[in-house]
Amino acid sequence: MPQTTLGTPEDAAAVNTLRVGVMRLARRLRHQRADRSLSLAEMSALGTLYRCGPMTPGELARSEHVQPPSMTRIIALLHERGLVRLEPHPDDRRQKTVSTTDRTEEMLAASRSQGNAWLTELAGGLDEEEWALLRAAAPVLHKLAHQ
Amino acid sequence: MPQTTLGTPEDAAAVNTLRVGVMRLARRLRHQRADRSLSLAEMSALGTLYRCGPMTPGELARSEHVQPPSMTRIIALLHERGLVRLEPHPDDRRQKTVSTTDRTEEMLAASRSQGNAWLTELAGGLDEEEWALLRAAAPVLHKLAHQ
DNA sequence: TATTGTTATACTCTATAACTATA
DNA sequence: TATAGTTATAGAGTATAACAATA
Repeated sequence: MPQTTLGTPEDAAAVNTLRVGVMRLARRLRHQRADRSLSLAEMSALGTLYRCGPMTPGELARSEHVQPPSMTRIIALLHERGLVRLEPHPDDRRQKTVSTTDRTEEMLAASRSQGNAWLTELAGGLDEEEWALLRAAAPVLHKLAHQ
Repeated sequence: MPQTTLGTPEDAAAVNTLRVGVMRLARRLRHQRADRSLSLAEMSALGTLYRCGPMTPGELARSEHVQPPSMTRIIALLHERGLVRLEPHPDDRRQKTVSTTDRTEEMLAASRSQGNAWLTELAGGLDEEEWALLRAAAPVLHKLAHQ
């Protein structure tokens, strides 16, 4: 089991630097988002649905840490825009299955590429050595965020 | 002038990995915040005031990308809690000077240490080599976020 | 009787418009 | 007449409570 101790003052300083950098960069990235016609919560739900596959409204609400009535609203708007498909649940007639559509993928791809373009330009201000360090650490940051 | 090109497919993949990791980690960190009695906007304004020093309500509104009436509300609440001091502006009687108090620093320190503790525990799940990579990249990420 | 999802309603946060005081 | 800040009011977005349908 990979477990690190992180006891030194250098470790503590790095954790703090990492936290501040992540929060600020995320805030700036959020301001960059492409399609202003969808709220953050709507975009996020759509992304989860795309990553994790079809699920019921209740499951999606739990995934997004949102209450069921809020998810009802979000799904209604996404459905209206043709960004999700709703189908009856195979086993339980109370539930539904929410899934993505072709337009979802286009939409998310556009959003991703806009964020990446902005970040690429920002990273262009680093020198070669700095970028090499950050590039090497990117997969670790991703793993950290998802564990 | 340090400028990198970032043209390779590996660069593009790293940018995307970085973006996803940063966004997700920031979202999880936000859920971790200590004092739930202050909103995100209130915490952020307080942090800016602490980092940048005393300023007028208008300056603070511009810094936070918020409209003046919203800042009026935020400042009123912070003042009520003893987290900011309000003083007449030396030159212009229309303006005020907003500054931090002793309680501000305590408050921000508590918030920082809670975030760091959570992140330290999470980073404990990495192995030594991964943590070494991330620790080395932390100052670069910070620089990127602030440039 | 418990669970899934929806409707009704209230609260929080933010914005725009109108106003007051000062420059 | 222009500017700094406030008050009044409206619009998102989310939550809790009450309800309908199904298990």
